[in-house]
Amino acid sequence: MINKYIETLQKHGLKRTPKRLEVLRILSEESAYISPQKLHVLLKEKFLKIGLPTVYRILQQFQNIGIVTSIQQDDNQLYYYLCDCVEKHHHFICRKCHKVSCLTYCDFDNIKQLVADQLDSLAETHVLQIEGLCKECLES
Amino acid sequence: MINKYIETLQKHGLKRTPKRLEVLRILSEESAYISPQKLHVLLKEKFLKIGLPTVYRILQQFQNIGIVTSIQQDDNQLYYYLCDCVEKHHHFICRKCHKVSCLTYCDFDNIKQLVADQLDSLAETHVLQIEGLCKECLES
DNA sequence: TTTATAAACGAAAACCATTTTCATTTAGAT
DNA sequence: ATCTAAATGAAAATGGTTTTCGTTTATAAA
Ligand SMILES: [Mn+2]
Ligand SMILES: [Mn+2]
Ligand SMILES: [Zn+2]
Ligand SMILES: [Zn+2]
Repeated sequence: MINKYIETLQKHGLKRTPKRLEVLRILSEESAYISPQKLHVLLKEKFLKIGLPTVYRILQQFQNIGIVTSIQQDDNQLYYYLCDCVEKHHHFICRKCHKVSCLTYCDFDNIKQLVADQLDSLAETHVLQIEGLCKECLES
Repeated sequence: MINKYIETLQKHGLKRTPKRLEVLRILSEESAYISPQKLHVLLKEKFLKIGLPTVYRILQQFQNIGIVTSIQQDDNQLYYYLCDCVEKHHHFICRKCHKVSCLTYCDFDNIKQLVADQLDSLAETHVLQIEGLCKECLES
């Protein structure tokens, strides 16, 4: 599954560097969203020298080529997670354990029509963030 | 219409201060979302002394009591706008002129059900941000 | 109207996530 | 092996937001 991401990297002219590969590995083993700071700590377990700017650069590049998504929490910080789905969909985020789950749902076509009808305007993009408690956190 | 907000202030134990009243006036005459910095500039036209912390404090308090809503744009900055609607709905935001328009639409009941069915999880909150071009900006 | 008190405020500094700069290193092509 | 643009680290800068703390003010009680 990592291979698919590596292809995407090369398709966008990004070199296959050890740091980038390790970021992919960490993110693919992580089911929760993660802060650049925490990712930096995890990367330092493998690399003696890795700067926070590199972490930020990699995450932004990955976001640009569509392999990670960012969310902004109430603490005014960015968090990132990896999503390998291709179809249009949204994510459910557990407010306790921060796990991210794909939800087969997107109502954008309907929204576009409503925006046209009600406001004579053109809806181009939308962001939907759904939060709550995941199955495990509900049970514990 | 400002009177309704003043009642809300007092209901939540917030004093009726000149700064707060002027923030309400500015926001109610503004159809676009606004940054704390720009609000600060506008407030300085009326008050010789007003600090940026006060602006931030007022906006946060207004958000807490539900008379303003904040959004975070791609520049990682917070913007605020006033919404006097009571029913559950969402907003359409013009990416060019930044005007905010209410949209009579909310699919949360459906989303809750899907989250329960697909993920055995409990959806508690949701944020939907719709962006595009408003009628005026489409025509110009 | 005066007084008391908690809330509100301004000024200054602190905070801290994120970005920029620039010199050095490295991946990948030739 | 050589070359070159991309990638990186270190350090500093940036800038939105928050904290601190001493002073002022709104508001209710006396
Ligand atoms: Mn997904
Ligand atoms: Mn509204
Ligand atoms: Zn959870
Ligand atoms: Zn517009």
